[in-house]
Amino acid sequence: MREVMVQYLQHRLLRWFDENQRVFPWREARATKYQQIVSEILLQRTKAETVARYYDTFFSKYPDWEALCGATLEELEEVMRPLGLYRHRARRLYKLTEDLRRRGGQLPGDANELRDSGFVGLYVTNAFELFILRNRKPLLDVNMSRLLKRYFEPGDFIDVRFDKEVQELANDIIEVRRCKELNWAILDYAALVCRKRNPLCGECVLNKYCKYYAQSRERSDQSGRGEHEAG
DNA sequence: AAGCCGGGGCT
DNA sequence: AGCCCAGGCTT
Repeated sequence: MREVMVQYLQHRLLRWFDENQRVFPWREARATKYQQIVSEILLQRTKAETVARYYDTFFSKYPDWEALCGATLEELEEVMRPLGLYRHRARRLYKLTEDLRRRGGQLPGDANELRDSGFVGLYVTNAFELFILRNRKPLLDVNMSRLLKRYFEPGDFIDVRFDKEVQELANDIIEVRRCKELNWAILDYAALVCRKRNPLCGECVLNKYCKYYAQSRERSDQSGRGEHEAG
């Protein structure tokens, strides 16, 4: 049954993605490796739509690695202030430029090298592998975590970083040819349909097998009226 | 495992 | 006025 659910989710979300995907500049073919990596740092704990609005402000000021390497820490803080988390992000980007200078302008060759340079965590490392090295890796964030948790095993939410179950699910689910697209599909679907608040379970293309949907149906049946809480 | 960072958009 | 957001680091 687990395998049926996995294949159903992969198939349904890829099909949904082809019709309903969100359009972002960092996803387009003309986005450089530099833009792809830096964008992941801009996206941390920040709405994708917010980053999309801010995108040109940042990349017109720092169009490539060379421009970024010329920036001071104070400059970076100032530029990223409207985005929030600006001190952390500025420090991270600054460490990134230091790391680049050390290796003579070359990007890390593998994920271990990236982690060792000490300015990113698991999420950005996976993004680096997925987009730059073209390995099959999950963009496992709160959104993917919520979607997988609801679909496969609704229950208490644990921090993604300590939830081995969700990590294994995420690694299983992205084993498809269109791995990058499926990752984006999950993020988009979690943002638009499988939302944290008020998920649109009624029109969800996964609700045939979704455990969370089944549970909420039972609850609303027992309550007598058609009301159902989201949560 | 919990606290903290953070401005801005959405409800 | 409160909640939330493509995480990661410190305690």
